[in-house]
Amino acid sequence: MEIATWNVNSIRSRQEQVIAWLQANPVDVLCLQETKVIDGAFPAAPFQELGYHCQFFGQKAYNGVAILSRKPPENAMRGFAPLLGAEAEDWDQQKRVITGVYQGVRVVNLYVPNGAGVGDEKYAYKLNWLAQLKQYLQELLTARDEPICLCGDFNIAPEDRDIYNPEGKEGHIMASPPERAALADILSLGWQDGFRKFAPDSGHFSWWDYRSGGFARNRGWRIDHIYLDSALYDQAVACRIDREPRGWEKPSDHAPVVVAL
DNA sequence: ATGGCATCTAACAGATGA
Repeated sequence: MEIATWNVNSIRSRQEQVIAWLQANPVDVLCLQETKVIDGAFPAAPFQELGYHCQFFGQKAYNGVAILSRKPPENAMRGFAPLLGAEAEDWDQQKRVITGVYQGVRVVNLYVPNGAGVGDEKYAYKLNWLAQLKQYLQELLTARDEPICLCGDFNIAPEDRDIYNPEGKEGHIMASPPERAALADILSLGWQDGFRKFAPDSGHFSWWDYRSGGFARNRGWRIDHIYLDSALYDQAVACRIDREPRGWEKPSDHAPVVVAL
């Protein structure tokens, strides 16, 4: 079974590229972030023609997540509220969480807030959102029937080896110690980095800035992740970042990450 | 250091992203 994650930076702008990528990489599950479209306008038909089921949780202009899958999901949920209750509904105004059980695996697709800059109002929102996520995952673990895979755009480089030039990044968004601590705290509930099972060295990135030739100069960050619980981690046979679509015309600024179980 | 690039919108300038 293959599970992939890809921040597409607008599904309507990237629809043809996602189709082309799926034709070459017929993964079982593809988690998408930054779909940037309301549910009524999600372009589901071309993916259905390819044989993929679609579930999505979107909004106008910003954020938005979706899961494409060869088999239909069981127990799909959108947002935090299904597990955290009505008091979490404010957190669901931004569409950043969607999950379902696919071929026996609970896949949680996440678009973690960017955070703007350290100290910004949005930075506080990011840290508080991660605290909500921890509560949500604790609820999920309590009710768990299946192994759990967390994947998505985390907007956090967990370690210095995940940044092209890590020196002096303590105060940088995506690398600050509080962000890294919040992520580590969540992972301590029982998840490990699928990519790092196979590639311990630096120089592997999933996002490159559009500006200043970030991709051509390989000035990247590894901020898109697939986290596996211990059972899935043991089952993982490969995990790769596919840089190819980042080199296409009009690309997303993120590359897909794929794990094989 | 700054800005650079891309996408979106009751758009054509401003917000957001990371």
